[in-house]
Amino acid sequence: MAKGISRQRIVQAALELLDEEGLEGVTARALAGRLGVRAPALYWHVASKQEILDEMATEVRRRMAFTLAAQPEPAGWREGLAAYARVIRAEYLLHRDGARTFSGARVTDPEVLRAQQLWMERWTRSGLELAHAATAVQLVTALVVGFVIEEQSIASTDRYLLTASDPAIAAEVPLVTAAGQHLVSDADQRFEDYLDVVLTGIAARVDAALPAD
Amino acid sequence: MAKGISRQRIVQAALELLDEEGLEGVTARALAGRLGVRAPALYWHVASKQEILDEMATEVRRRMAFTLAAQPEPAGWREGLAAYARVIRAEYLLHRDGARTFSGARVTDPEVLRAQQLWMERWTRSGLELAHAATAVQLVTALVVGFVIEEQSIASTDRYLLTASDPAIAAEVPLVTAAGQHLVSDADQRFEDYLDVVLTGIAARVDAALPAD
DNA sequence: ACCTGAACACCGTTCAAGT
DNA sequence: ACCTGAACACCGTTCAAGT
Repeated sequence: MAKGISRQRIVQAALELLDEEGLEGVTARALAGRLGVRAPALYWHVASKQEILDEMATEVRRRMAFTLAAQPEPAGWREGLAAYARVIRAEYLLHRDGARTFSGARVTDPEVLRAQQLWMERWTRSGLELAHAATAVQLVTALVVGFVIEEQSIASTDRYLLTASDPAIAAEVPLVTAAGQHLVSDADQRFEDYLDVVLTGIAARVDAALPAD
Repeated sequence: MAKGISRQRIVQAALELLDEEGLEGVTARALAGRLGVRAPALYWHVASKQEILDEMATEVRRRMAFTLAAQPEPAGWREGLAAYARVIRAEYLLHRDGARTFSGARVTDPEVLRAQQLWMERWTRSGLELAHAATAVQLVTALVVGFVIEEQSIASTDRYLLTASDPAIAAEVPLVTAAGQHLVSDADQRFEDYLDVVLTGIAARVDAALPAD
């Protein structure tokens, strides 16, 4: 272990701790232990635990931005939006309870905003006007966050599918049970399915606007 | 105050406490204080704080189910799905951090499942086949959860829109700033907007399947 | 059956003191 | 400049003891 801790090393260790122990395992003492110091030492580098959580979220958003920037220029806005959706889902999935933990966070890094600017430019360049691009990215973001939150909460719960676990009740609500089975099926495929529906909806709106241009 | 506490009164008080103080204000001691007892008394009625949180989520889901059941029979699946989306958003909005707190919860009440069965029947009756109904309700649910999480996290943060607060950076990322302004605008209207896009996407899929029937 | 008092092992955070 | 030891006011939870 290199001597001396830093803001960066604290955030890095906190992300590792999150993945290994879950959010409730990210305590000042555990974090300090992993870094070879005592808990109060952290407070020389950060003002509070909340600041650490904010930095963790910013770091995740930074990685999203980098991965997006490395993406090849999409053939059209539809491919670009799909790539965007897949990247942010993948980054959230990288961390335990990632969507729940990082979605609502306040990002404080100008670098992330500059990266956002980059692909907003791409989309408007590939035929989407600004109002549509803004709607589209926020809608797709909401979809990803909602989807991954459910995805990760199922993953972290044994006792989830009560429907399947209680045959007497399951028999009473056959449609819900059948729908629930549909839900357990491959998450990647379901995600692509939902994404396609949303992109089709956006396309319909874009097409409707085109003649008026 | 009626003498003696109960599971129900604990959950009711916990929901009030959540709205007044936020999730971190829902502590065993505060909860007990509100009920006129000491903290250990709670543990005669519930096994753990997690059980209280689960019950709170179940209660919210129960209210959603009741409100949905009271809804008039929709003219078609599209109106039915829109009504569904509006109801669950409204119930989440009723509680501070409602979406974040209750979305991933494990519902343990058969009553809620029976209510779900009811409107799944309605939708399949009004022209949506089961696979489409399952996709539709899960997609719309993901949208609502993702949307309201962002909606409520903006509401609970002063220092959110960094974009607007730092003119130097804002000037550097004009598209992001413009999109951000679009985001601050009326949430209800944005929600209806996104919902309409999603329903249009679902309609396209349903229409495509019809000829094949 | 239902509740209290005291206690246990934890939290995040502060602060004087050390180097 | 950076870290520790000791402490503070909190947590959730347990348990013997009271009624």
